[in-house]
Amino acid sequence: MLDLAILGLLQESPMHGYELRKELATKLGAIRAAISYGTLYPTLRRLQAAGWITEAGEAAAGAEEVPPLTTRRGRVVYKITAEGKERFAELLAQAGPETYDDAGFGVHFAFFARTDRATRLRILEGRRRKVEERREGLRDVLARATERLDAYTLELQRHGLDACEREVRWLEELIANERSGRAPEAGPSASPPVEDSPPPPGSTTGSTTNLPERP
Amino acid sequence: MLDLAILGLLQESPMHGYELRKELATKLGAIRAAISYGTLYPTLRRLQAAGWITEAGEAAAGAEEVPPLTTRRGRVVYKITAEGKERFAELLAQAGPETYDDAGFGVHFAFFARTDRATRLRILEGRRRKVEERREGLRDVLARATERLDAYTLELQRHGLDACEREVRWLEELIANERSGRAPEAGPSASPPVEDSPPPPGSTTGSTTNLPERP
DNA sequence: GGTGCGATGTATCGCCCCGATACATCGCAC
DNA sequence: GTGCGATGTATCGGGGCGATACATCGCACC
Repeated sequence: MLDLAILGLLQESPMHGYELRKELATKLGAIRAAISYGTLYPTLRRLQAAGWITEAGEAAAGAEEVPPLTTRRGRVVYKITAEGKERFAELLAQAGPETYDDAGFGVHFAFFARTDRATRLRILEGRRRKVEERREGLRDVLARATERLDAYTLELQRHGLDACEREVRWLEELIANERSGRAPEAGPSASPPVEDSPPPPGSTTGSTTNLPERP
Repeated sequence: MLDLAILGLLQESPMHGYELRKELATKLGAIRAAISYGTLYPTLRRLQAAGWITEAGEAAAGAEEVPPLTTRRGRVVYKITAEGKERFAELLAQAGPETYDDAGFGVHFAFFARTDRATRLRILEGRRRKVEERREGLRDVLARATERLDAYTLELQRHGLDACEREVRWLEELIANERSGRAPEAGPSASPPVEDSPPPPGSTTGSTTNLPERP
């Protein structure tokens, strides 16, 4: 999941670790707390070992760098490779079970501007299914276990159930928008937005779209 | 955090691993997915090594067990020790930074029926503070970065912001209820509910129910 | 009567991720 | 000129997870 996020950001522009962490924090701020360096640096090394990113020497436009008087440990700027771009596309499209949990869904959603519509729909519906299951579980507990659980625990379940219902409604709206072609499509994007058909208002696309539904 | 939950459940009654996992799932279903066995069993061993729980031999009322014809590997029932109860009380009352993140707060809240009012208020307010900080962060991003982020990413932030605002409101109500003595206090509890003052009835309690609201 | 299958049950392994910690430089306010 | 907060890279121990393995039990179905 982190791979996807890092590859996605590096596709927009080369960055060093610290910067990457900040960008990650604003892009995924709604999903999770800022990523730890204890996670980031090993991950960068792993991505580099896999050949998906490379170190791009610091010296940019300025040339004429300050000579390393002390044992200077400059920043390490990473950029994505061709293989990395392929990997990113692969990760974007593929959807395992982890694609639908809180973290996985959030990261995928954050890169929806670079995802094709069919995949967007597949992910949105997979997520909805998962949240619905969770919701049913909570409803069951609230219906059956009212005697066994104390008032605080029940209140916690109620709050959780409310959040589930809210998210399902949110997903429904997003799905409806995708189907009707009214998907949000704006803002900057490293690669041009993938759009397999222009917003079709009405006519042929009316009933069922091409989405493959849950396996 | 897991320690607290396990100790808390074992204080209600002795259990074996499988059962513990199920109880954990219903008690904390609103907070997190079911705990993995790859987490549970090592944790049980750790708690046992610390002297907070012990194995209680299977043989209950039935006596006269089936003799182990094969190399039988019966279930292992765990029960809490006196030290374990102390540890539980200690964990219940103490509040570090991890007490206020999603998981930590959820577990603490689930055991609020066995927490004294002062601690409940402290935790509720700590959580509120944390969610408010998160909310401000999201507001900032939405206010400042509208140009830099694509429509999907922004939608994600909006949804996250909405969840934060909702949780703050929920916490406000809970806090108000605690302060006014209308805290929920019902259902089973292994140890008698800690209550440093009886629910002051009458006058102020009039309007709403004893439960922290349900919209 | 047997056969298969899902629930019950315990356990380990590799890997990911986090918080704590350490260390170095830079800009700038006091 | 000195301290301090932001910038910046890095490691380490340990908790938690999914995958996997293996064994028993009750029961439906043939």
